[in-house]
Amino acid sequence: MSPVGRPRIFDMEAVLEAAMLLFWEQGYEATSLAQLREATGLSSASLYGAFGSKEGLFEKAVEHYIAGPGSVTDVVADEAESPREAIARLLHGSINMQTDTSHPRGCLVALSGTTRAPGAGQAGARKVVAARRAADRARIRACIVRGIASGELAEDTDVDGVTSMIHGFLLGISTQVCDGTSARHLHAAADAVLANWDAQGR
Amino acid sequence: MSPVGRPRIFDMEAVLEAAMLLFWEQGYEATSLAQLREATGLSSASLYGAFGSKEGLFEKAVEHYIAGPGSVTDVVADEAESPREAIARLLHGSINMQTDTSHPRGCLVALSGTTRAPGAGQAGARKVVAARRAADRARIRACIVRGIASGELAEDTDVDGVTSMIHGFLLGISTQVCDGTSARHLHAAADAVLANWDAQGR
DNA sequence: TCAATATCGGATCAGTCAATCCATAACTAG
DNA sequence: CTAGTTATGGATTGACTGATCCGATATTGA
Repeated sequence: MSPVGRPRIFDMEAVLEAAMLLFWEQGYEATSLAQLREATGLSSASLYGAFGSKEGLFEKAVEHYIAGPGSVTDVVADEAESPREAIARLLHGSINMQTDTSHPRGCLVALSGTTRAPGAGQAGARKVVAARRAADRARIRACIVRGIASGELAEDTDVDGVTSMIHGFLLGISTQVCDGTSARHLHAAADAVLANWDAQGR
Repeated sequence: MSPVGRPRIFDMEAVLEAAMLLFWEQGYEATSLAQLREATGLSSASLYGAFGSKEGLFEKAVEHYIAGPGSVTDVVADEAESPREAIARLLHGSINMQTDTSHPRGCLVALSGTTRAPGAGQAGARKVVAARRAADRARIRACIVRGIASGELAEDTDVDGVTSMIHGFLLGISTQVCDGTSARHLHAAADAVLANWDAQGR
């Protein structure tokens, strides 16, 4: 169990937190190693020794995000909640998290990796966030399937259509938050989306 | 009227089209001057003589986008259409444009400038697209106000809430298209959003 | 024909990029 | 103790970044 060699002296959690905040604020591309070094207090050698590359550090930072602030979307997979309640918590919880001023605005996963530059490292960074978006989408879809099974939604509900509506609105929250749309208006919008859910149910 | 000095020999439209496609595909940051030179066939001197900076070129390329593919959102300001029809055309038209395989996926305006790096040029580039997003949002809002005035929507409709719902979904289309969501599912989602519009009306 | 003006291609600039190297330090296993 | 392994700080790498400079060229107005 005890590792061979000189042990790490830096706090992995603190480093990932600092890197996450930087990537969140500026995006993968715009964040330089020099900034990451300053924010984490580590040297290039330590950074590359621990993460292998800028892309590797981004991956770990995204995992840290998903386990932290990004975990607000996990409620949608909670089968103890009714499907409607799960979607409601997903939307309102995401709005609350993204408008929280104690960290950068919007969602790291929603805003990263939406361009397709030919660069080497960028492809990997894009894959990490795209995978999380796909996972969120799949969980929303499963929630809607549950809603049909439980009778909350009509039998003939277009599953992928409603999924795209919910997921599309969820993704759009990030850009709106970036542009300064208030939490109040977004919560009202989420309620409007949920009213739609109710309308589908009869 | 006739300008003094050696006249330009390059085709401004063709250059803006090439630059637009590159920025659209890769984003502002990830697109290098070397790529822009190759795509446009111009030298650095010509590029800087005509546009002043990479940021200036981006601004003109965005204007070219807005006048071209991006003009699909203009229908929402067409007062000859009923508000509901205007929103319907806005959403379905945007989906058709963004999933058109003859150009990069998604919307240049929706996907650019959502991060806040401290770089000099980036701030200006961000402003251009943010201004367009704000304009789109204002036009959607005006359309909803019209809908209330015409009786399509209830008197007590939450204007900013419905605006955020429509605009949020519109912005979310781009990320979904980037991730490969099919046009069929997105059109179904747009119909679901519009069903919500109808529900608000009674 | 002769300034004045502006664009052209191509070379070039200082600065920054992500990544690597090296000598040293700190640990474990035998 | 020694040998092997890994982390650390700091200097350094070649490649690329956006931007500028230069001499040559093409046009207008006098």
